Amino acid sequence: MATSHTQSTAGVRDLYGGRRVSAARRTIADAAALIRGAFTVEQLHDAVQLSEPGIGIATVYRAVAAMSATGSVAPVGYRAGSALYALCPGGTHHHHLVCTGCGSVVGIACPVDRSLEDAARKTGYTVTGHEVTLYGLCRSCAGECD
Amino acid sequence: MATSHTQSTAGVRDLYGGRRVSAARRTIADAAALIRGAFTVEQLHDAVQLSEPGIGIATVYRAVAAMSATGSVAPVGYRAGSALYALCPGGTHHHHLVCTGCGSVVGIACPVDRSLEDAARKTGYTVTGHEVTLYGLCRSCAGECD
DNA sequence: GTGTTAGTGATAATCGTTCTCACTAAGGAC
DNA sequence: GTCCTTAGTGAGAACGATTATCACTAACAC
Ligand SMILES: [Mn+2]
Ligand SMILES: [Mn+2]
Ligand SMILES: [Zn+2]
Ligand SMILES: [Zn+2]
Repeated sequence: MATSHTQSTAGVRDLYGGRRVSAARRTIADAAALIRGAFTVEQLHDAVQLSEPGIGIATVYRAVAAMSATGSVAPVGYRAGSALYALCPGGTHHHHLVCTGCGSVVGIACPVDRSLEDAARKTGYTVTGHEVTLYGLCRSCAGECD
Repeated sequence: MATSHTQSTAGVRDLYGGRRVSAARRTIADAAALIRGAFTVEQLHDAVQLSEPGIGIATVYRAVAAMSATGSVAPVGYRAGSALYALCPGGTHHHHLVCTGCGSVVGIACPVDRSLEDAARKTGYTVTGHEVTLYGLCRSCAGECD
């Protein structure tokens, strides 16, 4: 049995909001934390298999949906037809810059400020939400030279 | 034959870049212009059928891909599992505010400024692109009262 | 401890999108 | 205008990510 979870039980509880925390969901949360970057559900499922074979991919889909609902996982775009997600424990509003080379992710400040919403309001619209994602290259993916 | 195209041939040429412009692509461009808001490929296909039955949905997918490649059509999110697009003839860099009620779309200024990219650069990342979409309600979808 | 029911895993189903292929016609060369 | 090349077309099959189904198990409120 490969049951050494890096997250405390209380920490995992937070990730899933008030929902039940099963052994599978603990393993899935641990695997997501180890990836530490953008992942598809299939990639996360593969990572999960390494420590706990037998966990079904439907369970990974459900765990990602549950963590998305609480905001502890955020969608960060699409890659080759699959949705990309990243673990996002921080509580404050922010967005993500994703390395298109390796999938690493850093948080960025929200650029949607009052003035933009005011401009939108002038056209008669009420702004209820927004999506912002930046793409780029991390230091190691950008350069030959270092 | 319902062959009264609102777009000039030259205008349609621009939409498709240097590519060949068939009768089907003229009809598709006209239908997209009439929708004047966000649409799924299936919705656009339905609209096309009204004036020219027989145009296959694969042809609509290909036309949307061609217009996306030239920037005359922009992706503006997802609705119920399908990609949303909007006609976007303007040449300057901007983003979109989509009414979640009726699908109407207005352009908005890009909020990703130098300072945000500088902050990203400080973390070691080079920014190569970004996606920004705002969601909200247009005047008629927002209020009972008017 | 018990009971309720959310979560699980295998599998099938869904469905948006892409591919295949034989055919047609756009448009450049002359 | 005619010819040629080949991009575009339409029908249908194929693909594949995601979701639904269902009998079973276990989380956790009491
Ligand atoms: Mn984050
Ligand atoms: Mn636009
Ligand atoms: Zn990288
Ligand atoms: Zn509206």
